[in-house]
Amino acid sequence: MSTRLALSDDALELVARRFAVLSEPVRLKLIHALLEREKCVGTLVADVGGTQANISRHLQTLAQAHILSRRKAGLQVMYSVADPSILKLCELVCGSLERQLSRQASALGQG
Amino acid sequence: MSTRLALSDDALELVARRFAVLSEPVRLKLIHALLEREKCVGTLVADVGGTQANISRHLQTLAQAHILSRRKAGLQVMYSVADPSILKLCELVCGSLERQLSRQASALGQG
DNA sequence: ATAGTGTATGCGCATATAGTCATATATATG
DNA sequence: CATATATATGACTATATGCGCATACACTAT
Repeated sequence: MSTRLALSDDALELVARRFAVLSEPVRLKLIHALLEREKCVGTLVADVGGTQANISRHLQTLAQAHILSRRKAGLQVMYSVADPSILKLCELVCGSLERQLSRQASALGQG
Repeated sequence: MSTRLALSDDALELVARRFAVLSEPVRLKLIHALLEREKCVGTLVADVGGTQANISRHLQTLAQAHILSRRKAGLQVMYSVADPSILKLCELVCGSLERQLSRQASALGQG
């Protein structure tokens, strides 16, 4: 049998939803900041920028998608990357984009 | 130094944009249908469903993102998957989702 | 040129979502 | 208890985007 399973509509929705969660620059920044180490909301606001409310919302989105995990520590809430595949995902996309851009650059050079 | 490069805002926008392109079920269906072989628009409309106009728009989005390539053949326009990393990307997400769902399932079982 | 077929696109509607402001909740401290 | 700090959330606005309809465009054939 093929490596490609017959994707149900529900499965496609899940995959699409996951990509959607990763489709916001602020959320990518948060993930990037958290790849270094676990951090609290206040630290992330300082690292990433923007209002506390907005950062909090994005963190909630990422946690609901099980990309981040949440841990309360006194007054603070600590977030960390829960899904180890996220890094490879971003690396794949970055690699693909780099190839794409370098092709475009050389095409411009030869055009 | 870290394996993680200092991502510029522009780079983050590009990555986010790529994830956004992959965040629509219809576009994922199109990619899935095209992993089998190159197909024309009419065939894709038949395979994926929906109106011709909508399919055409989604194909344009995917082609502009250099995920699909476009080739005219007489009256028809043939589309095919241009970015080989797409398959790995989707497999990564699917694998991650499967782990997530099975964890949730067993958690329900033990709850 | 005219007709026919396959594909793309302008327009409008409905909806989703990011962002901000003000405020609510939760926990710690005096 | 009151107060202070850290985080989350309700309400709202602005923007983006998916979809369908009608139509335009590209190509072929008679």
